[in-house]
Amino acid sequence: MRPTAESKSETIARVLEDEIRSGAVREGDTLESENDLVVRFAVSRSTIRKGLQILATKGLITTKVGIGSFVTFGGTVIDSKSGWSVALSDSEARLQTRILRIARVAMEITCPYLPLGCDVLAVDRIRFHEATGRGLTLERSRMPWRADFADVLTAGLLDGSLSKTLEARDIRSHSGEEWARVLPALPAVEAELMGRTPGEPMLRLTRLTRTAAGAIVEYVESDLDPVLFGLHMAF
Amino acid sequence: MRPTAESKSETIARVLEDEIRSGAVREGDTLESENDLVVRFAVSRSTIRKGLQILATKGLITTKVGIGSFVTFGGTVIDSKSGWSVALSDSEARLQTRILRIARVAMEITCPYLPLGCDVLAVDRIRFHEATGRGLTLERSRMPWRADFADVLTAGLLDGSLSKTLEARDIRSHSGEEWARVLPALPAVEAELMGRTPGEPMLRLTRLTRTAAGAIVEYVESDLDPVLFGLHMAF
DNA sequence: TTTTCATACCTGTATGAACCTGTATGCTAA
DNA sequence: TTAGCATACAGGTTCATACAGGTATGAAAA
Repeated sequence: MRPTAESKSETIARVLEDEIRSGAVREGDTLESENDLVVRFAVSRSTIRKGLQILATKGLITTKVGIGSFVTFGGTVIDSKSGWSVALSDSEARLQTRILRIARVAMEITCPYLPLGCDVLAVDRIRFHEATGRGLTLERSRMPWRADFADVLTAGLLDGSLSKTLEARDIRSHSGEEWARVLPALPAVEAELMGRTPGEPMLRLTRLTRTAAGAIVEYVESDLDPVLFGLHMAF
Repeated sequence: MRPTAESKSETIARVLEDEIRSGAVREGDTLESENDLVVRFAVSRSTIRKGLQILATKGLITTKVGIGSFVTFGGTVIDSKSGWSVALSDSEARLQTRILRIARVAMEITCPYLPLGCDVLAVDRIRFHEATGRGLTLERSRMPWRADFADVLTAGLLDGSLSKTLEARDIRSHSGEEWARVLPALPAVEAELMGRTPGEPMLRLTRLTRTAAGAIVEYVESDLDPVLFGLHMAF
């Protein structure tokens, strides 16, 4: 499988693919011209063309003579940290985030790593459809309590981002695990929160991240709308 | 100096290994070219190559023709398991495999990579519960047709394994993608095949693997019993 | 206003040189 | 016999360069 050893053309293809999948370059957009890419990657044009060839083979772009290369991949990927990417199948859907609570609580979710009752920072968030107000994701993060979390309770997340908040405190995830399964029926409580009908199946994603020393950084349970969300991974 | 009875190639391997393990040369870095190493160690190229061979056998480097040798030590890359591992939550369950068909057909599954109607080898399999006979997974593999697939139609899979069958023909997966999503309702046809009730939600796993050149090796759609199967990944 | 055309920019293609690994062969010395 | 050396050639990767032909645009001409 893919070693870190890759040719320059493969590197270029991988970088561009990431940009396309992450939505930085959207479907229908024209890619930079080959000559621009030559400057950007500081390689020869033949190498750029080889990289584009790889993307074309994968069906991510099509190129037209005299015009340029177009992105022909429609999906969007949100949350493409390490591990799985959560892919939003409908790139039209505009999402907004609502924070349900940021609080210091006793751990109330059963999880094999953080014992019930232990002191945690809880961040519960919902992402919902801008137009309909329907909740599409429900995300519950639990982080072992630290003294420097105190001002998060009053000031909120840094730039609205949990990862930035952690990073500002020098908490860096080094490794982790992820599980995905089908939640057969959405419980009534969650359904109420999300504005959905109870009993629907959902895609449940669970993630545990650790520091290099092995200490737990974050435990997250996400319930995702099964119609709009899927998981994606390249290897 | 202690007489270690060490050949020149072993010395070279040891010195380079020290440099890698000490971090002087980091993962992903390219090693000096063989000709540079010839100058540095003042030995012939065959000796250098023997030394590199030792490192490659140890998994410390990988070499690519036309490019060079790369350090691949570091732990993160070694994970040769491609993609997700499918975890069976109930380890008690004994599974048996039934092959539904091995046939040369025109592509009939809609997939963004293999156009409808193209010539493929189709292998459909069901894994089912030994005791109850209930189908737990339904797996549909599609591989672009090759002339040397002909005897698969008569002789079946090598050792009952598709990967072995491909490997025997020198078809090796180099990279790929995987998707997972919730299939809201199991279609009646599949339910019939699997001996399940239609309309249940299932976990649908899709995987596409490619050769180093980007050609498609295999496209697989798997429907998994959502109660028994989950996905797991460590990163 | 419409047509034509020069121009700039784009992709497609081809070439040779330089450098890389893979492989084979014959020779020398311990 | 084996490790090592020297050499040669095949084939992949990258670079630098050149030229052919498609596309878009704005200026000039009809």
